[in-house]
Amino acid sequence: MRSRAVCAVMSDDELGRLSKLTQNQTYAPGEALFFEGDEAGACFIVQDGALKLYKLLPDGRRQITGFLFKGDFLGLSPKEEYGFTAEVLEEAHACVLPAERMDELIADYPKLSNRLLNLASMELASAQEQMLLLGRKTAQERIASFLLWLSQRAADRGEESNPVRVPMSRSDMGDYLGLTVETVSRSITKLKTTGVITLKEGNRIEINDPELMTAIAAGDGC
Amino acid sequence: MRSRAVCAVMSDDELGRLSKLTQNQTYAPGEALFFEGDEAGACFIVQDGALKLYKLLPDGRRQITGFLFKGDFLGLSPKEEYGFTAEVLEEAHACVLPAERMDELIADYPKLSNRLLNLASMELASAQEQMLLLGRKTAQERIASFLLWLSQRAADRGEESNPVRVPMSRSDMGDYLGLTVETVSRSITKLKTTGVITLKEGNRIEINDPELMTAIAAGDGC
DNA sequence: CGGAAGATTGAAATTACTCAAAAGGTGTGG
DNA sequence: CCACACCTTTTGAGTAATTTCAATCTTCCG
Repeated sequence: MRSRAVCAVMSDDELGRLSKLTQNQTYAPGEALFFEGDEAGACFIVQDGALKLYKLLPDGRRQITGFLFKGDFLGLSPKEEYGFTAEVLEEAHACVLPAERMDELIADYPKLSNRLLNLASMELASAQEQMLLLGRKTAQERIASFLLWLSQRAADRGEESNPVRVPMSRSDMGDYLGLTVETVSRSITKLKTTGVITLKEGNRIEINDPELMTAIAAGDGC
Repeated sequence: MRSRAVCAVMSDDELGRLSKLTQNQTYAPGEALFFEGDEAGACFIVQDGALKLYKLLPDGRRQITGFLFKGDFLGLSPKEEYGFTAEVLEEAHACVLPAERMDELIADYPKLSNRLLNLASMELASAQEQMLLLGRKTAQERIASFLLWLSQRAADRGEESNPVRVPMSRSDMGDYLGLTVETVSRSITKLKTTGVITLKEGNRIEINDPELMTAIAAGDGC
């Protein structure tokens, strides 16, 4: 139950109290924790599994705004409604913090507020990084950036980072990177052909030359 | 000195104390408050004027991640270094909060931390909106979305919202919307030709049909 | 008024998209 | 265990939106 990411600042005592306020839930792949537009009634701490967050345009175009893993926090909303849908990618467990409880909790534990501010600040920085990717990088650069990010996040969670497991479909990657499925596939094929990466068993990808990969991701590649 | 956006939660007493911890600065157009990679030494509250925030790729490609106006807050960084450059668009006044003072302040006024969390949460939501724009909208839709946003922000500050003043260059708009200057210009010309907007004196743009404009922005336009 | 920067317009090139089909994987049921 | 259906991924060919390169026009200051 203890989350490195959110609860690192809390004492065991505080954690004990926290656990009384929350309930654990299990979510199956394809299931939604909540939908864009739903009343923002709770926050969540991801215990394990993987989620995708996305927004839709009226005609169905989709933008995935983030992938979440073990330890990640979600659900804070500046409005009364959630601004995105949270859907399960791989079976997930999450603890649910009803909004009213969040308020009590924050009132009682000022440190928690600081911690959440810190997390929000990190998310904001990566959102800006993603804007740079979406606004100014080529397809090739986007794919390279994404695979490196995935690898880094796996490392942060203490999981194998190279080869890195890629739990999302090409379609999800496309909707995250502002590309079509076909372009994602072609870009990956090109990286494979040039020997920068190798596709492995079990949806894993080996980054053969991390330095070159980093250079490609930054547009310094060729 | 009193900022609606950041300081709304503080009492006059607290504001008095705050003013002792800060200093006011004036910045000229083109000047930078700080550069990407600089040590993150201070936070800022924009008193008036306009700023742009941007990130660069090694080869000079630029992504503007935000425009800031009166009342906006900036400078929180999850790392030791700023993640972007903050440059002045129109002469600005800002009050500067050295990082050490920020820590004291947050320790003394827990409400401030909550307020900052709330602001960060709003920024995060608009960052996600921007990802949708950059990843999935056409040039036309991006321009329409941007002009509506600009108009809304002006309204929030109590300024004239229609016609709306556009204080940034076509080049800045392009780097914010992930487009080239030429595409920005052509898209605006098209909106002008179809009668949805009218270009006015003093870099102002009139939105003749806000409903249609909103439809265009959402991709429901035609 | 003159010069420089910014904005617009035109034509050609390119990247990524669309449409289409084949190949590869996975799970179910015979 | 194989056959089939379904879904994802890959590959191919043609198209379209946006970029690039180039030139002209406008605006803004000194």
